[in-house]
Amino acid sequence: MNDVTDPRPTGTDFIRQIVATHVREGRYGGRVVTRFPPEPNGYLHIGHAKSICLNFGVAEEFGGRCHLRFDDTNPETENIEYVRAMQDDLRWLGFDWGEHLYFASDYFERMYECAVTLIRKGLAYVDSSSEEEIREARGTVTEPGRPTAYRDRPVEENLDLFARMRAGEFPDGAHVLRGKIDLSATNMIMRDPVFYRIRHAHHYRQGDDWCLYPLYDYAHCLEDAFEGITHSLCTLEFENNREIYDWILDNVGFAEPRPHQYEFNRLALDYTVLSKRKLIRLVRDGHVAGWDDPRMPTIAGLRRRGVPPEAIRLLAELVGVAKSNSRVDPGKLDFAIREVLNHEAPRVLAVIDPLKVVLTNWEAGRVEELTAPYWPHDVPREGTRPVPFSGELWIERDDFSDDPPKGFRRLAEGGAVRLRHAYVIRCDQVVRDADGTIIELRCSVDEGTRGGGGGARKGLGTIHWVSVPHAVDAEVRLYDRLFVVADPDDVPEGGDFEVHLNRESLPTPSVAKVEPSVLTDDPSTRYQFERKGYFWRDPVDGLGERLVFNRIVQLKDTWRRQAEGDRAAPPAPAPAGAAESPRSESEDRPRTSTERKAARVADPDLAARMQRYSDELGLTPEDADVLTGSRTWSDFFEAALRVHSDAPAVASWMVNDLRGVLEGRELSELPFQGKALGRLTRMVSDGEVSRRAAKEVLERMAHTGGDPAQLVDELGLGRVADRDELGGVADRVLARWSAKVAEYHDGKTGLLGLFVGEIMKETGGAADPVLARAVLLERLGTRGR
RNA sequence: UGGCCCGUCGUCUAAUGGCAGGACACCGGUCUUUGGAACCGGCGGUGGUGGUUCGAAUCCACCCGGGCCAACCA
Repeated sequence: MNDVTDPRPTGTDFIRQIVATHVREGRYGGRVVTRFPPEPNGYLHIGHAKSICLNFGVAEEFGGRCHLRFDDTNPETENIEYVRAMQDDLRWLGFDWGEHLYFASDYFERMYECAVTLIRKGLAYVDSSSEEEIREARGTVTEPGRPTAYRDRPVEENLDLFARMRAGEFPDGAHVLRGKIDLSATNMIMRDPVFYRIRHAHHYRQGDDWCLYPLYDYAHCLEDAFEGITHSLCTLEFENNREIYDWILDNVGFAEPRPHQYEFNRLALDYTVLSKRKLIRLVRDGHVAGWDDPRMPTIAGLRRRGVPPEAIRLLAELVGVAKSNSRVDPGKLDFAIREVLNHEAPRVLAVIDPLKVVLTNWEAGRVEELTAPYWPHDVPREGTRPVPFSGELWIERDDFSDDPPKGFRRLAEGGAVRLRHAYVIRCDQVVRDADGTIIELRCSVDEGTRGGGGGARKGLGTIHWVSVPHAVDAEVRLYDRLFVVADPDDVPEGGDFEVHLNRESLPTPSVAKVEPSVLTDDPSTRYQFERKGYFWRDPVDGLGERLVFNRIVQLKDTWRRQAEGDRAAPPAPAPAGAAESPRSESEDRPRTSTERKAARVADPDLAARMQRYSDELGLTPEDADVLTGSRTWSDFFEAALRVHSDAPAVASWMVNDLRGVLEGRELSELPFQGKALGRLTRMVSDGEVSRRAAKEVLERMAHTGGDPAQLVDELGLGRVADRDELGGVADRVLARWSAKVAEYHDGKTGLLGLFVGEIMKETGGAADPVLARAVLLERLGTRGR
């Protein structure tokens, strides 16, 4: 009996599912080309890292490639320093774009030619209005825009003006090139967007060759098309921009398969800001020491702090890719860092807040060299270093307590503790100064306790230490989070995110005592200071004579926790006169109740039908509403009704099922008509097919059209309602899923759905589900195990 | 206020009409010369209301909540 064990698929994100589908269907001849398109006007941050991992990751997984393209279309904010720094960070993160390094500014000539094409087609015009006039004429979300005085300029004039704009005949702002699209579009972006503006500015790469610069919406899609990008991945705030992306590529004349844009959620991390604007302010206002300040969420900052690139890639994997606006707990980054470093970092002893211990029974001047392994028993790596032990030691101040709380496993007066890699000591006496501050502990060592043989000492705590005469002084920087609230952007109106800055994020310098072995190590070593956290030498301030360690992340500390309590067809250019109100996307398929209501107000016949549908035909008000939102829908419904008069049933099929198979098409684009739906619903009512089988037929009809009865035959979906036949199927299913049957009998009755589903699959959807269910219940009920 | 997008454990994310699963966090335990790691166990979720269906997180309607859009930024 082949029992089935959970063959449930493991999920991949929606972007990869789309790409996988395209590859499988050969959409781009199997090619996958993505791109990472930063604007060189700041530093890359961890939010970019997610996008980088997605773009390069998808390309690699599907055997494609990912381009690095600097989107340098704005001469006023971009410069070469940022270009260099970004490439540096990208390489450090572990990504390679090979020979595919591009600059948007290198495409200026081709973009210009595309604009000329649009002007010739009457799809773009030179507007000589002022910036304010254009803004004002654009309207608002509730009011349509109005044409400016230049919207109907003749093509020849536009061509001439545009050429002179390029030639530098006009000052900044004198003219602008706009798409001639739709001033009453509900999508504000489609209200004649500006494509080009005049800027007499020096471009860091193109010099003074241009004084005409393209804007994002115009430029980006063309850059993608020029490079043969297949999947243009960007963040959710560009969803509204997809319509212009498609408009431009279609109208310039890029035929399918051309690039398409897909949007995913950007990374937002709690307790930081991840917007270039705000990051720039932190730097400019001096709240941080620079782009690479270890507290910064920039790649440069994380890198300087000591975070390994693998950890950032792991974080990207952990947070996933979806479309919900989400905020990630920084604890997830901490976890990723520890996860990587646990298997990488050698352990070393360092005391951060030292307290002296004098061993009273250790011979003066005696030094013992201990051999200590770099990694704990559970990390499969080898290596040791010598650690000197003497009669004077530094231990951590909080490893001693005057008044030990319950469960305290460290040192207390009269108590014992194990020194890591060394001996057990007992505290005999506490030495205080005049203020009562503890300045020294006098302890005795138990020389018999060295090494692993501390049988009698179980239950004892272990603390870290450093020999006083051998200790190396080092500055340790214990950075704290930059902001004091989870969402620094959440400020009252008129407020500023900087009010949430953590004034104590910069550590007060402290001198730590570190074991001497670190002096001979590679200065880029990332250590774990046992019991304290992961550290490495600051690559800017701490590589010379001076030892400066940055704390990368703390260790988990359950004791402290406990102790402290606890996502088009080109529309014809709109007429010069503006409409009364913003025009809806589709007259054919009104989506909202507001649109449907408006349709009925405009068409009294529809209103009358609404009335009749609910009063005479017995439809629910909701169904009547949906079916009278447009003539198309209503006519379709009435056509179906002439074939099959069960109005509520036909209505239900239209409202609940037909919409699902449209896949973005209009009703008029379906390869079948109302009559066909009427025939299908009649077959269901007559019991010739199960409802479920009918849904499959409907889906087929939506793709290829065809006669329902014929399709039922072809697909073998004639209803199976034979009790014996279903019984046989049920037996096979239950046998195959014996483990689940056992769970069912243990009370997991939700599994009945699984069994019914299996019978439906086995019969290709032809079984009568009601009967199947009954047959199953019979068997499950009488054959309890 | 109009359009578009999104609502699943505290957080991030699967389930594509058929078993609500994973990760982080949290709690408990085992082990431990790191109060680390590892291992075992636990807690905890489909925004609401109706509808369609044998069966709804998933499809439909309405409501609620959140995000984006009225730059000559990207």
